[in-house]
Amino acid sequence: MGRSPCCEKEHTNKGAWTKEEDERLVNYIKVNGEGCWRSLPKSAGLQRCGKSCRLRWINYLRPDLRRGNFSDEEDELIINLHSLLGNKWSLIAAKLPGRTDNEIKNYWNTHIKRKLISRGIDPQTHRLVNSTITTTNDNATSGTTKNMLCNNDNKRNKSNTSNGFQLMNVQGSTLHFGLGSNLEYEVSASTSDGKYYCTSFPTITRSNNINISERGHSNSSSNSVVSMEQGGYKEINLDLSISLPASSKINSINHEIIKSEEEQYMTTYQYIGRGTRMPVLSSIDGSVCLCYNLGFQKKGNQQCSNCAMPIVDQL
DNA sequence: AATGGCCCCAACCGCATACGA
DNA sequence: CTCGTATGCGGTTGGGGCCAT
Repeated sequence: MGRSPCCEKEHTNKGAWTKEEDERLVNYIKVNGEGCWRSLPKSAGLQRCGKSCRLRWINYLRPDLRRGNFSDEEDELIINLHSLLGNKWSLIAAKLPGRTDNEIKNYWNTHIKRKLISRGIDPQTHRLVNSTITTTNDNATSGTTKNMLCNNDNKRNKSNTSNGFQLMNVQGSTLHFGLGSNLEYEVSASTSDGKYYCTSFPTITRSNNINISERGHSNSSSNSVVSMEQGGYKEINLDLSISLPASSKINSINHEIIKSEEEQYMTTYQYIGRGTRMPVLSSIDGSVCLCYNLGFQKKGNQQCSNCAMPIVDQL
């Protein structure tokens, strides 16, 4: 047969813990250590279910808990991790020392949700509620390629403002892409089929007409969208995958090779919040390293062994 | 000062998975 | 392999505190 029941449902207290109960639990765990929650209440002289003891210890009594308000950095890290992991509170908590999944979950529901909504971002999808780019399927459109019409007045933004980027959702994971400080314009767009695309480059001033192709349907023979329209348009096909640093570089975000003086600008940033960004790739071959996001960042002047980028905690 | 509404968070509940007999 | 419990996780709730009226 299986194990015996974890606790007697009868004769157990419920509701808020008293100071005495807390002391009993702390003292018991100090002497005997964590674990064996089933037998703990009886051994510690507590009229509580083992499950309740575990929760009380993990969420409130553990000595390594970091009490107090969340910092801005923690806020942005939670948002960032949530965009990658979804409601996996325990995984998110694992990246925030001293914080519990319950605490983060509560904080998300009471603070961050509201914060994102005030930014015009859907907290579940991490996508902008209202797109800033209109699409038309006009006569010039061929195949599944769509022409995105950008209005110069309100669809392009100076990069040194915090308003000039779009929150991009790429196949279930959310990334924020925007411009480096030297870039003058940025463009991002979503298509009606739920796929999102973003591109940024300085030569777009020659035209407002940006050509964005759907992945796998471009005229190119490969999945990567590499065709180039007149006027210096660039197409970027975003297809995110994540791997551990030890693995080979991720090549699934494909960029057209930028030529001449534009090359130096070809840096993609991940935005963690509206005002903070960090580079997620450095090479023009489009390789992406998410080492920072996954908590593998190094300290000091070291470079990431995967992408060779100097580690930047925050720009 | 009293009251009602809202917010926050600790704790509970139910489910999924791990694990032991 | 099956069965039943232990554990862990995420969603939800309820009560205390705060604030506006």
